[in-house]
Amino acid sequence: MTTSVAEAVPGFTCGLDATLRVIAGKWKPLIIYFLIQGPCRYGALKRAVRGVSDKMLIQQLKELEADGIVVRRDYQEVPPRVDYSLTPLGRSLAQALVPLCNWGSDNMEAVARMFSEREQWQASPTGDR
Amino acid sequence: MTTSVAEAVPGFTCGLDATLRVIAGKWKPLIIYFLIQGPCRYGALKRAVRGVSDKMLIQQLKELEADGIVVRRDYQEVPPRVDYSLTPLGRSLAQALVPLCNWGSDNMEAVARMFSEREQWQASPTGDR
DNA sequence: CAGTATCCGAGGTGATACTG
DNA sequence: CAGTATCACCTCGGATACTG
Repeated sequence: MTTSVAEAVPGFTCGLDATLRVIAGKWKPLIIYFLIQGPCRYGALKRAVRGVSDKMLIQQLKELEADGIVVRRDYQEVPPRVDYSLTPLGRSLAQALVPLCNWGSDNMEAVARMFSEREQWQASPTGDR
Repeated sequence: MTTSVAEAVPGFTCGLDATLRVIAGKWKPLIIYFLIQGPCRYGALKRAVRGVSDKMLIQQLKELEADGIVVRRDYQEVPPRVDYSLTPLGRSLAQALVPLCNWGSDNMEAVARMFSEREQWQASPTGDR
């Protein structure tokens, strides 16, 4: 029943589904959201998105670039100087992320509690408390 | 590597980070978003979130329940009758998902194109169109 | 500074079979 | 109908080492 574009495509059941494919990946939303602030050099981005490795950062950045969300600008300098920024499409996506961010801020304590309760700190058996 | 508290505790760098932990999982955003429409029986939910397996659906539902996002109501009937609905917290989260859904709808063709280009359609062998 | 290359393990995910 | 249980894959992501 190929009724709509949503059906014809690899499985977009709705707009949300489509969006999720673009922001799929542990770090993408964080990257996109941080870039709202404007162009950012690789190093600064890496520091901003804490915990991300070079491999992951580059990988996700490349995918975002391929998807038309970010733009990589290489200044062709020595030492290397590169920065990343959002495309108009990326900016609109970032804006859509704002409510999510606000929700997290508003409910951060509740969320933190969920996780500490659910995982019970995974109490390591051998002498950790 | 010693698990630092910052690692163990949701060391949320921002609200978005917190939110992402709640909706982490391939199906959760779809589940939450679908439940905006109101309480939904297990079977109906499974049909709505297309492609999800029992195992995944139940698993994610349980996590969402533990996180206070959804409520499971068991009618104690035979045959079994269970439905799931959003808590107030869940409803607020679902609302935060709306812009994301709209973004996907607005840009669905662009997104579809990205993926078809990137993956070359993964082959859809016979009898479509 | 801004990457690239490779190895490796965890666990997320799916397929299948079974149950009250 | 609404799950539960088990197996197996396989991708995602982390650690490490190297480069222009």
